Amino acid sequence: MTNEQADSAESNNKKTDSSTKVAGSSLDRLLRVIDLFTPELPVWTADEIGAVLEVSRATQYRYLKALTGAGLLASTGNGDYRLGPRFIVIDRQIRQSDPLLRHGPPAMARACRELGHAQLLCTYFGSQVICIHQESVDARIKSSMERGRPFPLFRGSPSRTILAWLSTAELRNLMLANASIIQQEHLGSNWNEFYQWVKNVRADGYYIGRGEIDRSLMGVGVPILGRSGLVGSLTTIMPLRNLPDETLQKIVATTRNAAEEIADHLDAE
Amino acid sequence: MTNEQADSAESNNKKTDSSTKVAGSSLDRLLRVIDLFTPELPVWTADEIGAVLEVSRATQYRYLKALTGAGLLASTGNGDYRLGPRFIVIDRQIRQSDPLLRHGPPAMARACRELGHAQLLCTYFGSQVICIHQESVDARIKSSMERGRPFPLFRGSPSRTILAWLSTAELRNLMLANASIIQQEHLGSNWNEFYQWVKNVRADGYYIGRGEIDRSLMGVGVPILGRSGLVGSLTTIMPLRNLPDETLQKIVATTRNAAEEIADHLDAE
DNA sequence: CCATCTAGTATCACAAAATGAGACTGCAGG
DNA sequence: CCTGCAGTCTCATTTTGTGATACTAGATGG
Repeated sequence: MTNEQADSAESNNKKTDSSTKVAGSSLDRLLRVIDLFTPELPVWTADEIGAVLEVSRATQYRYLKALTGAGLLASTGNGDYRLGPRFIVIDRQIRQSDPLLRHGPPAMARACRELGHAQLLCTYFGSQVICIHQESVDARIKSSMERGRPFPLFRGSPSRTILAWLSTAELRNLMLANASIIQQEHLGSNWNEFYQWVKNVRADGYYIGRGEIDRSLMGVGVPILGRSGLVGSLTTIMPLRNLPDETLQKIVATTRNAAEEIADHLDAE
Repeated sequence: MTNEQADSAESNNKKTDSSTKVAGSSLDRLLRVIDLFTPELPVWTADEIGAVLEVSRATQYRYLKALTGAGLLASTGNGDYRLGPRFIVIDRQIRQSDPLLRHGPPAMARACRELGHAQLLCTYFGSQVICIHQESVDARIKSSMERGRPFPLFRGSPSRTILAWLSTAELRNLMLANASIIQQEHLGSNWNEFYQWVKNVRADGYYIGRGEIDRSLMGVGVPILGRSGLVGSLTTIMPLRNLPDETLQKIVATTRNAAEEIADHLDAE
């Protein structure tokens, strides 16, 4: 709920923030226009965009034309621009063609009815972990973690569960690129320690995170493992408490059953 | 459910379809890569993309790098590409900052409880009409028209309701650009006839469409008119039947009340 | 109804930057 | 160890994106 973009590199909350250097090829510059539209600043004028990109008026309109033409931006009619309809349309398209969303929700609903609480279905998607479906019978969790919520790669049960089942090659690349974050998160200060952490989680078959994302919640994550490897993670979310081991094992078992059911359906397709 | 992309200009169902000329600036070419990913063809290899764009291998990878960097595309690891996580994340961002979605659903839920059936909340978004929320108590309608569903501009109650309340200037532009479609749809074969149609709908205060999108359904649409003009349309969807005028008027009244409630909330913000 | 303002477009010469060809890397599987 | 494949790099060429400026169209307002 709180530190949603805690790990986003640079958060420009001011349109006048000139510290944001916009370099790179024109293709990159074009696409970086999309980054400007944040929850805090959802509306930009053409001139504001041109100023940030440091391009001429002609070019700023060329960019806007290309982006609005693709539906990624939309003019509100009076010179303001906001994110376009394409995002909404394509999200639906992804929803409809995603087999995880065909088989996930029913299994999750059943598990939630059994356990109470809520469940998150997440995938590793372009080196991001994002939630693609939430099933809930607990209103407290409802609003904060629904579809589209990005999670920091190295924190929270959904992410760490996925992390633990990535291929060795991918893990090595992540270590190389994120050594300091991995250390900060106490996942290991070198490759051996990190890989040991991974092997421990794999041996357990699940990961339990306490208060990693939301101080007052805990999550029990299990991997969804299809025939061809890791597909995503399924996490049961509940208020942070000290649970008897027996209760915890029941939650793990139910969550794992749901994950296996989903995986079986995927493999059957 | 059926002719969803009936009005999309060119639908390339084959990757080998070389009739799709990809011209324009490199910015346009870059963005047109996104168009390749359809529900029928959700996965493309790098080489297929390069072939369609008629660019060199180096360039095809440059494009892919830019797009995956922006999260608009994602590699599946083995050389295949699909649409990226950004669409899911930004759809959520739009959902969260859209005042229509704060105030629409409650009012729609109440109206649906009163009327049965289902309701669609649609907006005019970059010269497209798309559904941004669906409320339903009728399972038959459920799956086909949810958030993200695009509607042809000149057909269906959601679109035509919006159409009828666009500004005269916008209508004139639409007429100039779409005269033949407008005629085909029997909305008028010249500006005067078309504008007369608009004025008639406005005088009624609502639009009833029968079987325009789905043969077996009808829709009662009313505009959502905020202080600053048209915001969207609210449409009650139900099985196509001959209803007594009195019943119809009740539906119109309830739908209009919901729309006005939503508009009032928007103006109050 | 005319003046004025703003959003957006058109033109064009020029320099920047995208391009293609092909060599190269690094990894996976046999 | 070899082969094949995904993706990157280099570099010379020239395409094409660029800025300055002038322009149009439509809205606003007295």
